Amino acid sequence: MDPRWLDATEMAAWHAFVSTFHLLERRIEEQLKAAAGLTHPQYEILVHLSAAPGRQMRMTELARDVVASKSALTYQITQLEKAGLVERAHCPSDERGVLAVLTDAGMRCLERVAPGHVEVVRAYLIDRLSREELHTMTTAMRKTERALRSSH
Amino acid sequence: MDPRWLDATEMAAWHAFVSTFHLLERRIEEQLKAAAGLTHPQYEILVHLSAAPGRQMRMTELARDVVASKSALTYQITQLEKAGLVERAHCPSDERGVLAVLTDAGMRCLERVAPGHVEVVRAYLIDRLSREELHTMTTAMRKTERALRSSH
DNA sequence: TGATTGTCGTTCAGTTTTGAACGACAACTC
DNA sequence: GAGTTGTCGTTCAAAACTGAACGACAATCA
Repeated sequence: MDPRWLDATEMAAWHAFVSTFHLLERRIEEQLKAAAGLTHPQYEILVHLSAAPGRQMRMTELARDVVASKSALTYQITQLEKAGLVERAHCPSDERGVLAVLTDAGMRCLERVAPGHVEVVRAYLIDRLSREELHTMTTAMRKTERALRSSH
Repeated sequence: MDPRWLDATEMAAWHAFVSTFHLLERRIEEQLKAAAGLTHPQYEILVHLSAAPGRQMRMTELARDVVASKSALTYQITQLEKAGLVERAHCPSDERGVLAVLTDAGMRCLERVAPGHVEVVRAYLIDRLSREELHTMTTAMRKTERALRSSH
């Protein structure tokens, strides 16, 4: 087997990617916690639900979208339900199914929190990148995303 | 306050970034667990120690490098110590300090695991990107990393 | 229809992370 | 050099995640 080690450029790219993401995640968690007592996974759930038709989604589909395990999503939806931001509903077309539904309070919460969150994403990522850098990064990420999603 | 919402391109970039990273993390965790019973944070600790002079680092410095909280690092070093891959040593220059030292077993473990790990990083990220994409991504990540590290 | 196979969401035990609090030592100030 | 302030690493309880196992239902096929 040929290991094919990473050269300096590749190593730099990988480390920059990993470190930056973790740092950014920390910053985002900090901001969301302070602003609304939300975690980033919880916020992501609200965002995806708000964009879905009827502001609702099946659990499994939602888990795929936000890239969480089923059990992690079960846990978080329960938390959000306690906070009144999401409700569970029976799925009419599938007796096994559960729909996570964004409540009005959940929508209001999201609208209240989103600007501050976006500001962080802007301040540390988006606004520091040129339009071309942004485009290149998106293309690159999508290639990887596709490869990862299709291989399972 | 002006929210300055994200437009479609910016939104796409951000979502691609977040989703891809989480997917890749999952894949990496899976590979490392199967190959050596290591988690990604643990692997990162071994990598950083192996690259440090004397294969040792102060706890706080190591925590900064791998982007972990102090308590998370304390926990992980304890786990790695149980596995015999890392040892703790007193810091000669600072009575409060603790050095995390990579053992020979730890170094051998890393050398054994690294190729498989690198293969995953290659297969899903590095090898799918052109040299220029790689370079652009690194530049972009570094800008963000610098901003995040300097603001604390 | 009945049997098989697969998917859905939850549960559970075990693992990991978080953030605040802490004792111990270092660095600085006067 | 005594007092203040800051940093170091750990501890603790609470929160969150993981992966395997599960009961319930759906889909497929003979």
